[in-house]
Amino acid sequence: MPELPEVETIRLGLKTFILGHQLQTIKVLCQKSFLGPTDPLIGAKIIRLRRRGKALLVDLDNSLTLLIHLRMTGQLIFRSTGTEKGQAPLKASSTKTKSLSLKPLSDDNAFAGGHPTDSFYSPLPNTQTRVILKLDHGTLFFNDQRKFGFIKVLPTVEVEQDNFIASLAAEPWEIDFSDFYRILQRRTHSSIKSLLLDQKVIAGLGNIYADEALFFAGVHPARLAGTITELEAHRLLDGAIFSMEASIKSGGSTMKTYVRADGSKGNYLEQFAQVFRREGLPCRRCGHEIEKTRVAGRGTHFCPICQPLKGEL
DNA sequence: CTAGGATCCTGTCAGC
DNA sequence: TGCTGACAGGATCCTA
Repeated sequence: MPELPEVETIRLGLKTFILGHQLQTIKVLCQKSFLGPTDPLIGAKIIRLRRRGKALLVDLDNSLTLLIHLRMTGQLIFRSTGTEKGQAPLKASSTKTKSLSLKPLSDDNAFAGGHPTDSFYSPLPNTQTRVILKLDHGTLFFNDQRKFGFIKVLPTVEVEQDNFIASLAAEPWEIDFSDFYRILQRRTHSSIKSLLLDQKVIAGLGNIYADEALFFAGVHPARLAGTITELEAHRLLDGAIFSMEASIKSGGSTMKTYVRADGSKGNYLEQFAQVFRREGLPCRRCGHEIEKTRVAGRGTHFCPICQPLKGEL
């Protein structure tokens, strides 16, 4: 799930908790979730949090960096010392003294980001916890249901040579339009959606913001890249920037569910999504029913009126 | 080189 | 209730 706005929200939120703090122990519960040695990390201090596309980079004061990619279902959950067990379920018939003794999670003692699940506020570690990083003032849990995500240890100076980082294109804010448009012209037989999802073409978009950008631009997701006009390409970049900025401003699509702790999801999708997961609902622009199909092997949402497959403007 | 499909893994949900 | 298959907000590898 986590796309650029979610990772950026995690970077900003986690920063206030872990910057300047020291790693004390690291427990790897799933080997494939942690690439590299843990020993050299012990005692190191976190000095910087960066982001490249959907990758989070945690720089340490010993010239090492943790490259974290959450892929589909990764989560990063920080809890201050004493709050690891999470908070008492609000709806449960809380006559039990045990749950009453749990301190509620708040912006002051906890942070959770990534794939939204109960893990944001329920007891940790749980069955989806893959790595436990203990700091001097709390614990950072790396959870990941599907084990696609990972934490990778790299010398800081070699981060840029990492295969994934090195192949990343620019983000929509910095991308050079002629570079972008040239790729659309060259890969004429790709659907435009598959190119928007390709991190080597443009960095940061995933399935949500690709669909949102296409809606914003009035472009059908299955349009072949070679048929996209310059105006449409500009509007696609504008749409990507617009939807991702709106999401970052609202705290990403999934944040702070623990505050309410009622199982409700985050706010971006509810408040701002125009098409994503809105199949069967009226288009916010024209009122026609939003449709869901499959493009580039992914579930794809669009408005057939606002995003016609045939015909130019 | 390109484009499409399978694949990694676990959980959930719809349909029988 | 239990089973089955489809699918899931990502990226890579394999094939033709």
